[in-house]
This record gives sequence, C-alpha cells and structure tokens, in this order.
Amino acid sequence: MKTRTRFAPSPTGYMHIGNLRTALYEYLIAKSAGGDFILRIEDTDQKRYVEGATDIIYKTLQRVGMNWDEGPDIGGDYGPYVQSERRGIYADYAHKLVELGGAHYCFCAQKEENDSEEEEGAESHNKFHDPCKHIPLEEAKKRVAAGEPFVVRQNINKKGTSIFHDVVYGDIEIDYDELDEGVLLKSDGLPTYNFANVIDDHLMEISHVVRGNEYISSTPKYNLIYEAFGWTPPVYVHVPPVMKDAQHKLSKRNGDASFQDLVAKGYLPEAILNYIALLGWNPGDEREIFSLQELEKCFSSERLNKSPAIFDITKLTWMNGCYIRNLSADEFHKLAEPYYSNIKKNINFKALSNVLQPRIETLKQIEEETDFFVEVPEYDLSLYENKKMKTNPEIAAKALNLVLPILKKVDEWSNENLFETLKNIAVANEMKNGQILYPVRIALSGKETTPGGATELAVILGKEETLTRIEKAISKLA
RNA sequence: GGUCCCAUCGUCUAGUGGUUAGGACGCGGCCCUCUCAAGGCUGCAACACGAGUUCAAAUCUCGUUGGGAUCACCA
Repeated sequence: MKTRTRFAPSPTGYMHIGNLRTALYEYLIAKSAGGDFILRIEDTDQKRYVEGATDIIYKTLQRVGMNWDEGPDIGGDYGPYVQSERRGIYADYAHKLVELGGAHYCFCAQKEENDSEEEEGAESHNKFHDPCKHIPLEEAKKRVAAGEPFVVRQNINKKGTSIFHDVVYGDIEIDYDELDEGVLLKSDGLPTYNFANVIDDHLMEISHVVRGNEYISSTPKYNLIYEAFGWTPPVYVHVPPVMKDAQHKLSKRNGDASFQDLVAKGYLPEAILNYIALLGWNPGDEREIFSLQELEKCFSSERLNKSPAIFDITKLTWMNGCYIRNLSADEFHKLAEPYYSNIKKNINFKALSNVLQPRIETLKQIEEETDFFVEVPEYDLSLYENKKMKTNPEIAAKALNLVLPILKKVDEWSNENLFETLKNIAVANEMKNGQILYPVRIALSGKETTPGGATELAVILGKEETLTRIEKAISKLA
C-alpha cells in the first residue's frame, strides 16, 4: 500500500511552528517512502474561519519547499480537499453509521457552555448520558424526516480496554468507559473533527495519520468508527508538542513567533525548517545541518521523540548564522540589500556585504550593524583609549595626521593595498600596527566594534568619504 | 479529580544491562587577528527520587515526585 500522509490544518489565520513541524514530519514520512503528501483544509468550524488563512498555509509550505501532491488548489483523485465542500459526504456516512449501529440521532438542546463547575463529591463523572440513545431508530428517523433539528452522536457500546499501536508511543491502552459519546455530525449538518478526519482519511486512503499527541486519548473513538464501517485504521504517529517553556505550548495566544514572524525577523526559511526538524527528531548520528532533500533521505519515524521539546530561539539563531555563512556572496548580497535602505551614501555595498556575512546571525541584525554608515555617531574621545592596541587620543591624533596625507595619494583603493600602506606607516614611525589601524577605524566609524577592520571600512566608504571622516576626526581630536 | 502520556547537562539530544555518560546551542578560557565576528582548541555542566531484579542499571520492574494531555455541536 502506498504511503500517503496528509497535512490538515484549519484555516485560523496563522501557521505556528508546531503546526509546521507536524506538516514536516508528515511530508517526510511520505517522501522518505516515495509516497504522497496531501493538503486538506479542515474548515468545518465556520466561526473560526479567517479570511486569507489558506493563503498563508500555501505560501508557507511553498516557501520551505514542502510541495503537496494533492490539494485544494491542484486537485487530485480524492477531492474535494476542502471539508466544507464535502458536506454531503459526511452526512451520508453519518446516516449510514446510525444504520450500522455505530451512532444514534440526538435531539437534545445544545449542552450549555460552562454548566456546573464540577461539583465535588458527586462521583457521577461528567460524562454525558444521552436520553436520545434509547429512542427507537424508526421513531428517530421519522423525527429527522419531519425536519426536527438533530445531531448524530457516536455510540460507545464496547466494554473493556482498547489497545492500539502508535509508532512513537508504542501500545496505548484506554478503557472504553473513558470515551465520550461525542457529536459526529453537528446540527448545521457539518461534521466535527472527530468524524470528518476518519471519513476523509479513509476515503483519501491516508496510510499514516500524523498529529499532535492531544489526540491520543480520542483515538479509540476513531477506531470504533473505522470498525463500525469495516475499514482498516491507519498507522498512527502521534507527536509531542513544541513548547514555549516547560509548561506552555507554543501558541499564538502567547504572542509566540510564527513562521512568518521569524522570517520577518531575518531568519531563513531553510534554517527554520532545519531547526524544527531537530525538535523531536534526530538522525542517529551527529549531523545537524540538513536540507529538506537530505531529510527526505535519512528520515525515519522510529527516531521521533516522545517528550515535548522547548523551542529555543538561541539555537535557531546560531543555525541561521550557519545558513547565512553558507550562502554564496551573491546570494547573501541579494538578501542583505533591502536592509541597507537607510544608507543613502554612495558606498561599496558589495564590499559591505562581504564583511557582514560572517558576522551576523539574522538579517535583521544588519540594520544595527551598519547604522554608522549613514553618519558617524557622536562619540567620546575616550573611545581612542585602548590598552591592547596601546592607543589613546594623543597617539590617535598623531596617527591620523600621519595617515591622512599618505592616503590622499593612494590610487589603488583596495583592502590589500590600504593595509600594506598603513602597516608601512606604522613601521616607518616605529609604532604598532594597532596604533595606526585602531584610530583609523574609530575615525571612520565612531564605534567600538564594527563589521570589518579599518581598511575594510575604508574600502566600503570609498576614498572621498574616508578622507572626509579622517579629517573630521582630526579636528575633533585637536 | 478520573484516565492516558512523559522524565539524561540551562536548552535540543545520543544512549536500548558493562561508556571516563557522547554531540550541539549557550556560557568561561586560550589561539588566530586591523576592533568585533568567523575559524581552531579547551573548560564548566545531566541520568528527578526511592526501592527492587542482576555479578553489573541512565537503560528492566514497581512506587514517589514533577510536568503535560484529555474529559466541547474546537480542531
């Protein structure tokens, strides 16, 4: 049987990291077995629907290269792939399930939201005992036909213990009395998740169901439905959640970063994908840097972890730095350019990119690192004080006065040549390299730390701006 | 609360009866160096606790503690 997995998000407006990771694992399970990855939109809750949410889902998946083989936009042999368009299918199967004895019609009014905050002592578990369960089928059918509002509720008639196997958690045992006779088909005619996922997964021939482990306890209910229809349940792969901290899941509510937030902060999609792949999975060796294609090759669901993983932005940041450093100079320059928009000066942006690439970890950092190219910030003369470089304002003044006339005569404005030139000045005057280079760097930047050294900054700024800045520094030091 | 699940450095993790408990991030130190990065080397740092089983337990069993999930006409 062909491996088929599905990513079935509900369009609630935002792709969070845990969701994306589940999609990744689904994608990898399918692709590592040469199977298909299907996209299905679960929009049966009209109240939560958010305009444009499906677009975010498409864009995110495309951005990281997780292409689906079947889906709402591209179709496939098992469509439609949007649950609201499958309405009739669910209703048919719901009635069929009633006939098969797996469910019953219920005419009760909707249960109240927060009825009786669990009364202590009253041992009667908060399970809902439906009086409608005992209405004879013929009578119930008549009421349905007469147009009376109804829902379809699952029947849990089995006793004893349910056992099912999960790839991650192994064998799980749950008593049937723990199961709720939940609503399968709502009064609006749309199915609940509990019903829709079973029908769709079967009809779409999904072989592996991958989902958050919050579904573990309801899985026996789904198996009962499969059983009632005489269908074979899928292979279950329940994955632990991605956490914000030791006790909270990552969620939009907390304002936690979504995929798009991270991209906006200067993280590369490839790095984000790589990082989340390793949150709950490892290849069994010590490699950490993986492209999607490489993951497809070595992924194995047996190596999925059971316990929750805390999302650590610090490690993602490091990994993002690895990806940035691995970019070609041209690729990096292209990504960096938008962040130079504040710098109006006519500087050598290519050279700037080259010097930036090894030192930043997120693209967003470029803005902070390059502000002094706009103009030299106000700085205190004590900046010229540096023990290791053995400089102070006095020495700096001397150095800059030595440097200025010589630099004016330099024609080949390259890093190598400038470095040679400045070093020669140091030698000729019996000074240390740092006593020349450090003051120049401060004069050009007004900052204690800069991307690139003195001569690199000179190259980026160009001859004219370099000389202007040195002159200004000299008068400041005078 | 009932039920289910989980538990190795601060974090992500390797480990399936015998290891100096390994790697990565972060943190400290050193080297390199035109500052800061990057790169190289190095240091600190963990088996939640208690009983068993065994010649031998991070690994198996039970209990304790801690944490999570679930108990909707949400998914």
